[in-house]
Amino acid sequence: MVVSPEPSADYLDGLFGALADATRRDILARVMDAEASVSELAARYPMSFAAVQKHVAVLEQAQLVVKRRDGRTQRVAGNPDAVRRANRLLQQFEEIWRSRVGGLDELLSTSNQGE
Amino acid sequence: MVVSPEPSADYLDGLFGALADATRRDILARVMDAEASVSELAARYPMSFAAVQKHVAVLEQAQLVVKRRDGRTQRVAGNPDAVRRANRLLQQFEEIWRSRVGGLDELLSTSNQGE
DNA sequence: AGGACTTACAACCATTTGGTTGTACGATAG
DNA sequence: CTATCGTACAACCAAATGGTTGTAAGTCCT
Repeated sequence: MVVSPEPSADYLDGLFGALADATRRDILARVMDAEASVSELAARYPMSFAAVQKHVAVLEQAQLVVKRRDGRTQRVAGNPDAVRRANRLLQQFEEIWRSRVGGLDELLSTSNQGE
Repeated sequence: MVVSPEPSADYLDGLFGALADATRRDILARVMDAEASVSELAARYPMSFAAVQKHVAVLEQAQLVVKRRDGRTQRVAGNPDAVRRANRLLQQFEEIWRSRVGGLDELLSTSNQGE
């Protein structure tokens, strides 16, 4: 019996993959603090506009960030729910550690990789 | 003023990168529950021994896992501290969200990407 | 209408990643 | 001593990633 409906493996791949880049973590922190347009963000990093645009797209795909069109600009805002979801998965690893019951196999339909 | 000495960008890249793969998350969950040898782990996944070995190496590099030689086998054990560190970073993103002070720039020496 | 600004997206390139097979080597069992 | 088991590691390959430049299109201003 699975206690909570776990996010899919693909979703988690995207989530942690998105967090596995310093530029993207920085962008995420910025837009969690306050919305910003893509060009405002791009101005802060030593790379092309298109590169930053791609990073934002990765964050958006991972649902860590939401885009909202506002006239000719695109406002990027952080999505705390996705952060919380990532957090919860890590807490589950700690849970597993603390309980250490053995016979994990049923529980592991969770971070399932065999489907 | 930075509250806690933040892990380096490279370390975090490795940490989240290691978590961005379903097989590795599964391995991590297993060894958090109970130690296992590399070959015991390899037996559970539909891929070569060498592939699993590489996944374990990635987890080890990220310090999510520790290897300990025992005779001819190699015992792999989970490291809850690394999980906790990842957890803390995510909690900081939520902190940023909750406070939303603006003028984040100083705080962002943290997930720094420009060094 | 025309020009500047913001975004989107395609094409391309180098590097990394995730997998394979094959070889080698130390530790254990006969 | 020899065979086998568990591990390590190199070489190789295809696909994904992170970057680039260039082109096009929508929006705002005059």
